[in-house]
Amino acid sequence: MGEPAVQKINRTGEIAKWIRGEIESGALPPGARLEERPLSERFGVSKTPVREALIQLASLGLVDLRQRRGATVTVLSVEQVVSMFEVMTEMEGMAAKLAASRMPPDERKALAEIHAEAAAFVERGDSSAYDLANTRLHECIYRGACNEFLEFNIKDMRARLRVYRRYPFQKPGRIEQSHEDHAQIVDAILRGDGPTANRIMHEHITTGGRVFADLVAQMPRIWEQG
Amino acid sequence: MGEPAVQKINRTGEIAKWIRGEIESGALPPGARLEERPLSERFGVSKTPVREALIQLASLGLVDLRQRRGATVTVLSVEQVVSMFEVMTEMEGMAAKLAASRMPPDERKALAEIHAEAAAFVERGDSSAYDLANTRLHECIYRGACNEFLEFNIKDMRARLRVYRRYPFQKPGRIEQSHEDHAQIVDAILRGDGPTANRIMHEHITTGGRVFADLVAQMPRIWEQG
DNA sequence: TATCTCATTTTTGATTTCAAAAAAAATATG
DNA sequence: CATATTTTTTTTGAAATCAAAAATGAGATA
Repeated sequence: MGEPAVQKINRTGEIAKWIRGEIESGALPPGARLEERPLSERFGVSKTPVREALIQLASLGLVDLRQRRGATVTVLSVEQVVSMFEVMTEMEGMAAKLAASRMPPDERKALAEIHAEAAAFVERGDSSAYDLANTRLHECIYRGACNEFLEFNIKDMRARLRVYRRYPFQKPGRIEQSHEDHAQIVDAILRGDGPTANRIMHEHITTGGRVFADLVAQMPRIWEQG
Repeated sequence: MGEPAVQKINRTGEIAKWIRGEIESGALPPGARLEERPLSERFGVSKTPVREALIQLASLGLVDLRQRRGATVTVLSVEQVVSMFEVMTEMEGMAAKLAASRMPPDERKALAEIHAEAAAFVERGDSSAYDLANTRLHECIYRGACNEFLEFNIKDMRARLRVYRRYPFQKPGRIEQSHEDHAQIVDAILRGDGPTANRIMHEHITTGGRVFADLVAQMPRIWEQG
């Protein structure tokens, strides 16, 4: 556990994945410095693969790499978070719309099952279990859209925004609201009603965004702690 | 001219930009091998910054980097091109919709001017001049959407798809059709009619996509040449 | 002649080394 | 005592070097 599971082959890739995981989980918060030597010692490799991993993450926007200034975990401005969120909302709507017409029968069945399972978590008020089911349901829809590029990009955006929406189901009544939205979305998709699926999904994500806007407002405070 | 203009500072970044330009212009066609030593000799640097540049481009999806197999310019499958195009269409529509409500007055004026200028190129049948004006018009709309993330991503997708749509205005009547679409889009944006701007833009890009689908069908033939 | 095996060459992936820029610390100055 | 300046240390960026994997080519065998 202490030693990271870095394969002896493909060092840069494994290191990049590891650092990425720490950024997305919040273990490395926005603004955190990423020095080459400490990281290389931690992974038991030379600086080069670490540098290469940082370059990789920098071009994905997860890391900020300034000339001769070293690397830090990217700090998104409120404007950037809002603009990413806005695009994500549109893409989620698009995925729902496409899924309504393209999703194959077995995946439709799986979608209904995931939604049914989630009902139990709503009942119990188990927010972390619901969070997982929520992710599974949304990812099922991305996949159902039958567009690899769309699927990849939504997942990427979600991962990048995750740090900024750590507790999406804390607010009272939020789980219930989310589950009701899902019911309508799943229904529309199963009926093959793309426009409705699109509209409800759009509203669903926007509503989530409002909860999330409260977090954004607190951003400076949250980060000052680390 | 023969010597690339690589700054002595920030070698990796400059090299990445250079290679990227060659990929997007088509000078380095999909599938072309990118060996470290030849590139480093060409740029007059060691292998290290070249490797780093290739890693950067690989994480952007422009270059395919396989373990111990070296780098090649990414070859997008027909499915990948189609899925990227589908997402781009949606994003262009989104940009037009947002621009209709957000574009500031001076930019609206500029938009109308670009469109007016393009009329002359349509008259002359100057497809390369029209191509440039077309790009300017579309980029004006992205900017008008006031969403940095959206703007960046559309431009990125456009750049990546460029190789696959080398001659978008060759087909007879295509310039005229495009210009007429623009007239409607510009009008809707200036009127602040988001839904119409969205719808016409969506159709506009989809129509372009049909021309482009012919190219896609020829893809294997085009590449076999290089 | 075609194909398989083995040796050679090439190319990648990574460590070590080195130079230069930035950050930190120590010293001087008002 | 605070601030400015110089010196030292640290850290990045790149080159040179090295090891190992893959590609290439030569020779043997059917």
